[in-house]
Amino acid sequence: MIQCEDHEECILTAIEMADRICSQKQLKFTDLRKEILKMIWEGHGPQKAYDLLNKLQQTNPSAKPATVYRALDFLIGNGFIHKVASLNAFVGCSHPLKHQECYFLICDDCKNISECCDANITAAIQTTTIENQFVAKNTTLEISGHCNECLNRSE
Amino acid sequence: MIQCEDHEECILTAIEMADRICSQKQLKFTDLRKEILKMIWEGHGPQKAYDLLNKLQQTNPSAKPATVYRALDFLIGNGFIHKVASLNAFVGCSHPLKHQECYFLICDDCKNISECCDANITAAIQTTTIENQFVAKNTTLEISGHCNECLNRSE
DNA sequence: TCTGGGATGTTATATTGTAACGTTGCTGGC
DNA sequence: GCCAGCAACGTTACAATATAACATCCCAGA
Repeated sequence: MIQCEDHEECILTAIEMADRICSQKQLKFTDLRKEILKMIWEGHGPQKAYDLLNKLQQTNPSAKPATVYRALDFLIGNGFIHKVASLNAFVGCSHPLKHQECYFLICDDCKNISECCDANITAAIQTTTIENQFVAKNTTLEISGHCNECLNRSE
Repeated sequence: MIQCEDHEECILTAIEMADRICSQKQLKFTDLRKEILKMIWEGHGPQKAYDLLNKLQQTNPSAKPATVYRALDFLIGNGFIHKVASLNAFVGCSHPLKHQECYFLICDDCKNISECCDANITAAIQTTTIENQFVAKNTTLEISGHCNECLNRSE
């Protein structure tokens, strides 16, 4: 679960942030893109492309896969969401401007996901890439397992 | 690229290691499973399931997707290969017994992949999971970018 | 007003992966 | 030896994920 006190609040914050960043960078934050981003945040966890498509079709019956994937490409490209490769799903990014250093803890039980940023991991990865003379562009770090709540619940 | 001096040699080594481990663990290393593992190693890079299927059908025309995916499941489950989630592809694992601590450097240019194991990264990840009271079962760390050879070539 | 390019619409298809059920063949107990 | 049980494999069908290719729309700037 993306941690938040008040989820309505955090959706709004995320949308506003995206709005502001798009204005600054002169990107077109169209209604469609905004709606997809909102749906992803509202989902409160990893969202699948075809689930988003189904929801979108409720208000926009002519939506097609490409409609969704194009919006997702825009949102990923500009740091507003992450693709979770191990789940083929998409989650909102809570700090688009520091988007590169996000890692995920994915609970296999409750399917919630937490975004975590950790300078030590980033540093360790950087050390390794330098040792290997490798220039990293993108890092996918997804840790699956069991969150504390689910562990407590099952005891 | 999985690093090796002599690739014929390293394929054989990998197959033999798998054979030995299967004997020890009383697992059935059938011809089919062996052939898929061999094909993955021969590919010398990430292999796609349907490419493996096509190759397999050359000697076994009745092979179906399930044929390949079942063999892949076995090989992954027992540590002989990794699934590279960000590519939907599969690579051989060169140390099945320490299978959990592998990370990948994936070159976007030449598509080669190196398996790297780094205790510092493992430690940093462990620290983070403990801080988050999370019990990790599986870690996916895939770093894409540009390898040294491709960088030199393009200069 | 025109026009170029980005966003979207639309059709079709490619790619990746799984469910479900039948068949085969080995193995261990009788 | 026989056969019950089970794992591996065969087979059919389909689900889920993603992209290509081309048409149309629409708006900002010349």
